Amino acid sequence: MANAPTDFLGQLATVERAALLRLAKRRLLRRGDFVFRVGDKKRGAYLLLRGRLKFFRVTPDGREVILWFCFAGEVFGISEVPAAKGRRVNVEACEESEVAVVTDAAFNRFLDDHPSAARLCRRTMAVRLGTLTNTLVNLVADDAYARVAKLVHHLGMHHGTRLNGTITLEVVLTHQEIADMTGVNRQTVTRILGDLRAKRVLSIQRRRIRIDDAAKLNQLIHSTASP
Amino acid sequence: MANAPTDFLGQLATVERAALLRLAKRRLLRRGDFVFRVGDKKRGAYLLLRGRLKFFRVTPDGREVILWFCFAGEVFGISEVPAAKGRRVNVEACEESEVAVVTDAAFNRFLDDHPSAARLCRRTMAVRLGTLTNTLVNLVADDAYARVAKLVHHLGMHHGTRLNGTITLEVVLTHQEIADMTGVNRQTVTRILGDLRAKRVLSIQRRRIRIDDAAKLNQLIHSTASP
DNA sequence: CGCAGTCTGTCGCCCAGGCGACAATTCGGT
DNA sequence: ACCGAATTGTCGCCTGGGCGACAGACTGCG
Repeated sequence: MANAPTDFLGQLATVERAALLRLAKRRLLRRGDFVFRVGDKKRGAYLLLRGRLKFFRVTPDGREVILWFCFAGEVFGISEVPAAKGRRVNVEACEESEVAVVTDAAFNRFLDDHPSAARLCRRTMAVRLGTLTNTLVNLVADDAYARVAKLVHHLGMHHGTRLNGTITLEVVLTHQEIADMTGVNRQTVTRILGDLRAKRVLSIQRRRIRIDDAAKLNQLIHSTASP
Repeated sequence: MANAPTDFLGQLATVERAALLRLAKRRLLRRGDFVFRVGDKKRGAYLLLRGRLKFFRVTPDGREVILWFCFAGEVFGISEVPAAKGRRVNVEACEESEVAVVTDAAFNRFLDDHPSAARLCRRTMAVRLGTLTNTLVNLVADDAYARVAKLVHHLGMHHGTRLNGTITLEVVLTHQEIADMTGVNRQTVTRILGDLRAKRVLSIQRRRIRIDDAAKLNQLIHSTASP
């Protein structure tokens, strides 16, 4: 699958990919394992070889804020800037996953030596910046309904499997997680999802969301919405 | 002033800075002029030599969402990924400013040839990513009061001038702009600022905010807040 | 130095949606 | 296959803060 422009490993030339992975140490994770947590001092750049990771923070009052999901091929961990304070997000495996770890020094040296990889890395960061900006704008501009609808739509477009007219999201999400991604509370998510289901826009089976009427979903979004 | 790690030009080695600027075309802007607008097809990387820029989007219902302010020395415009759709934010000069423009090709080539500059560029993007992440988390975790207080605090810490115990923000902000940065509405900003003033935490003169009691401000923030 | 246009302060109404409380389901681990 | 734990569905109450409407204060341009 031609995974979006965030698929760093996938876009890398074969030789370069091999060279980079040669510098890395592998690590296996089971669902629920953490790659690292807020405050961890351990540095290094990571590549997700397989599986799915959840990036989030926890607010002082215990609320989780999910920042994004990481899919196979993506780089992460390079944005942890002022090493002094340690990692600034939690990264947890949503399912059986495998990551490759490279030291910061090695990763930087690799990019120094492979300018095209460095460009790719910048592009990846740029994409993430753009996504984050969108999320932020939506957060202040849209109401709860539109935020949830947009999230589903977005996940469908970027991480969905198409099957004659319908799109099934690859990620398995609880209402609580949707709430944590949209800043809406859990009960409200349940209500909105219920409504969307009543409108025959989507259906849910075993915690998997399937978009049945992408057109109507899209239209719902663009009635009172932003790009 | 040792401006934060976002000061790309400032951190660059003297020779490199000169080399980069040699590739650039200058452009002067008066308050209110746009560097580019959403949808503009014109590409290129920009360096802010002097002045202050405001980055924002406008939602379909006309609400402005301010994403950040750009200070002298910063790079921008490199994050506009899928050139197809053109620029994704508006950039307007808050005051008399000067920018240097480099074509994408030239900028990328420059970074290819100067790995240390490329590292710096990544760091800059990482910082921005971190800032954006914080904003986002605050947006979902904090109430209006905390959001406004944090914004003032943040601007004070990063772009404030210290003068025996007080900190004056360098940026001149209207209540509407604070509203646009925090996702709170204008009247509420006025109310909160009024309260902060009544509490003797800050004072405002000619639209310039001065923090008189940073300690108390900080304490207000951390009573019901997030990092 | 005056005036038009912006910005600030203040009220009051009103509703989206947060929150607590359960009951009913559904998972997933052993 | 079973059982405890986690998730989903549903109510109703209650409040933070959005929004409209002005009046008064700046402010900066002509």
